[in-house]
Amino acid sequence: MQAKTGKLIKPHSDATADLILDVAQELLQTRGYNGISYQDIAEQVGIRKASIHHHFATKAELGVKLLCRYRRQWHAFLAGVDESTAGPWEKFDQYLDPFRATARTGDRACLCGILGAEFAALAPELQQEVQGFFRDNETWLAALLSHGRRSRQFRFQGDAASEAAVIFACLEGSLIVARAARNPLQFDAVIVQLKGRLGR
Amino acid sequence: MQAKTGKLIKPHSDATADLILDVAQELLQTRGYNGISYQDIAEQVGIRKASIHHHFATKAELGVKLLCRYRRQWHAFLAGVDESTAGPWEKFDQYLDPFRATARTGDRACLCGILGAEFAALAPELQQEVQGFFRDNETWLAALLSHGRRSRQFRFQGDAASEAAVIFACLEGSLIVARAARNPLQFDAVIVQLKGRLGR
DNA sequence: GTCTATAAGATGATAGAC
DNA sequence: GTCTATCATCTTATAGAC
Repeated sequence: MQAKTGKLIKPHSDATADLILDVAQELLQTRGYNGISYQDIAEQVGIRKASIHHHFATKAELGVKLLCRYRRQWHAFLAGVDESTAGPWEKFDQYLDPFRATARTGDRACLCGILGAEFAALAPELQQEVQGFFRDNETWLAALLSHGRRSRQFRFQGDAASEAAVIFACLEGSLIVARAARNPLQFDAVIVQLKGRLGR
Repeated sequence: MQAKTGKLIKPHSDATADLILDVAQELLQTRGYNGISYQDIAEQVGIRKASIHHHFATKAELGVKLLCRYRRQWHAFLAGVDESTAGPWEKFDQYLDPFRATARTGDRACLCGILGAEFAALAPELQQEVQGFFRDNETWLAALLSHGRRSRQFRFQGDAASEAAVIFACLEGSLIVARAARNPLQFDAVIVQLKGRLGR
């Protein structure tokens, strides 16, 4: 669709659509899916409601497209961490960076953490994406933990999947709780504690 | 108000208002604050929208009253745990019971965990109550952890407040993640892991 | 205390001009 | 691709009869 520009390889790059998704994501991470409207997005983008509908016919479609982009970016990020030659501890730190960045904003939590809270109110397609994001993270974390323990750098009891679930749930929960407490430092304290648990 | 019945000591006990709060709480725990309406509540209670407004003039007032009741019940619950002669491990288990019960429903998360996710979209009075609930829990948990470590039954690094923050964030996050995964057993696995961390 | 009726505004969505 | 105008519906909330 709309392959007029010279970039033949990446035909799907509508600047306006991307901007809409940027704004929608920021609003969603602060107020939740049912807390934002096309009107809210339109105002921040600087166009009219109808123009948003031109790019994303329905709110559910906008949500799905947003989550697809989010997961695509996340996969690229995780792949980057995997490619690095760093050890388990450095990789864990790299993984935590986006969470730390979100905590520092003071007004956002994880996109999927918030959508997870509104889970039953979401369209099935959106629910699937949220599920997928959770699964992706727990799987990746479990692999990292597994490797780290084999190389005797991480220490923890039980299976890697359970430990991954604890760490991921803790990250999602911390972002929500620390934001409500208006205390980003609480998130850092949780990280310190989580690391101590893995053997420092 | 309305002290017609013989119960002179507890004048504030409107059965309909309580039922409304019951229904509102259940809906809120599944769909979130912005995911439910007076209409939704009215249908489940079996009365009309206007009748809900008679008991709770505005939605924010309903939310605040609901959270006040929730925190009151929670305080009573925590006081009950404190009064028991059980040891730290048993008390921790008692504390976990409501979380386990919520996880088993399969479609609810913690009321305040969900409201925390929608934080910026809430009225300031509601935000305060959510903050208060988080603080109450972390304070209580920190005290339990502190006592448990002094009596050499719990083992953990760092200060009790940080460990309490980790455990509480983990519980809130787990309820959200496990529900999305449609796997209540995942919550139990997290509990096992959390306990292992404290020394089994 | 509950009801019907209704207001006033927001919301997701569409039609059609430019 | 963006706009104005409009629609149907939902939402919170109020007025007033029973």
